[in-house]
Amino acid sequence: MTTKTRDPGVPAGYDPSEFPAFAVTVDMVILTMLRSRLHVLLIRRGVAPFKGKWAIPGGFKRPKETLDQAARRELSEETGVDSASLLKQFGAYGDPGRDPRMNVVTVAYLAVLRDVGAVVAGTDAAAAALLPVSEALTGKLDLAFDHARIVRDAVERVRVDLESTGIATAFVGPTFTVAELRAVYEAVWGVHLDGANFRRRVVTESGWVIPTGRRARPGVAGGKPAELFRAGRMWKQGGPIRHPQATEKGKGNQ
Amino acid sequence: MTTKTRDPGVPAGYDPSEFPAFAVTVDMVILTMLRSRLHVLLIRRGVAPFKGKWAIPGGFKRPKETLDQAARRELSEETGVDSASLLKQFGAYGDPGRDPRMNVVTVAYLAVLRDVGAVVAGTDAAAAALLPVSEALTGKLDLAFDHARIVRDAVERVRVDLESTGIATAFVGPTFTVAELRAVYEAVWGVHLDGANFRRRVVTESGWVIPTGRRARPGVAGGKPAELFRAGRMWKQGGPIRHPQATEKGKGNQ
DNA sequence: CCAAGTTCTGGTCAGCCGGACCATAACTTC
DNA sequence: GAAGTTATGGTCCGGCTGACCAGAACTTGG
Repeated sequence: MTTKTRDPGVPAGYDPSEFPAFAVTVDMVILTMLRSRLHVLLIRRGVAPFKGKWAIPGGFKRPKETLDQAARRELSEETGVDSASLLKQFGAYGDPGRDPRMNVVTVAYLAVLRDVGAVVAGTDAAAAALLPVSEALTGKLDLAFDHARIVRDAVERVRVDLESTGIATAFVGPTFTVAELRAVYEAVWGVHLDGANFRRRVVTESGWVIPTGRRARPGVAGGKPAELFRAGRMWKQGGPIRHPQATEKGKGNQ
Repeated sequence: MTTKTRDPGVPAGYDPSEFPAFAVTVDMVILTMLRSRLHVLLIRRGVAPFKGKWAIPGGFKRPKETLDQAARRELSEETGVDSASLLKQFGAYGDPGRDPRMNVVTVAYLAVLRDVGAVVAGTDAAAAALLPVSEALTGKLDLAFDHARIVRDAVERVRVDLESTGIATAFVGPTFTVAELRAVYEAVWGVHLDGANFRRRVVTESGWVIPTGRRARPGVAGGKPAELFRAGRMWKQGGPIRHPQATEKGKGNQ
């Protein structure tokens, strides 16, 4: 809604100049899995303010596009990836002074991608990098603007969504092993899950994963080659795995 | 983030006039329980555009306040209720043309209140009303702007949050009966829950509800007077009740 | 080629939880 | 006092979950 119906200070005359003007931007937290750890795509700023600091990619919303379209356009411009379905809006940030230059409200999007590494390497390597989220969350990196908070909120969102949506499959490739999928849960939640039970939960009931008949090559440590699966339709409606703490005895006390 | 680091069109010179200007508003979906049905607070617009149509309350964000503060201020101005903790941001909306007058991006907040009825009656009765969300969702009401979509998203958010947060207690008063609490779940989810099982789940494990020793007066139909409870600390970390469909056999097939 | 190590995969088993259901208590109105 | 209604406590059984074990299928190293 735009005008407060009952506010005497904003009557029928609509003079845009009477209303505070804001710049509206779209920022993206692009997450990916690298060496069994959650990483975030950051760009090193080349101009003031916050010159030299890390920041998440983003840009201005244009008047003729929706927020989702703006996010999709920016994602495409930044990484070359064009997939609208991966983008999920998760918050808006408009604290006064968050941008020292002017009044900016940003709408934050979350994208979970795979193989961002190649993309990042392709762009100006010095300007973009994948860094562990742990370093961003602990303040080791001190990001520009309020981006530390935005990244923190994004990661928290992923943690929650992992339980209730099929976002886990976005981290792995089009075909994957059960262990790879389990590694996603373990990395994001920071827990250990029993391999056999995880497999039973995911593979027994039909619809979650579909066997491809092929097998993956074992890692450097050897071991039995794992079956390769594709994601099934059930991931569209939620995830099969529940967070341990959430279901523990005592129902999550403390 | 504000400027795209690598965009040649937006260099170091920061001229605000170069960036598209938006008005930023804060809109609120205020939900409450009325006669065992979910209701939303709507205001009848007295000015164009959408004159005479229903809309959710809201107003402009000011440059010197945060989005949360703006929402809190608007909630206070609209209903007289001053409680920041009840407000939860759940989405931003910026489709071009959503406001025919100018470019407006709105940040939507959700508030679950009790006893809004008295507040509404106190204000200009003709301008504000509590209406069933079912009528807003089915298009019976056709709301102004894109408010139908915003209300729909808010209700969906409540449905999800009911399972994972303690939002259920916001619908009931400081003291309540188990049946009242169960009615919240039944109304929001549109399901029937077994009274005995619900009670066992909520009252057995300590921390969810705390007995007050007092008893409620039976309704017009009679019956045994119900125990009155207060909300326990466990609601801060989640809700004890799971959505039936989500836990049904077959894990939500269909 | 054999042994040791690692990972994958299937199986068992006990305990807990959830839904269905019943019985009784405590109030109402008629 | 009888009938109706709601609240509250209890039982019971199927199914799911977590813990655990064992064998299969690969690796590397001797």
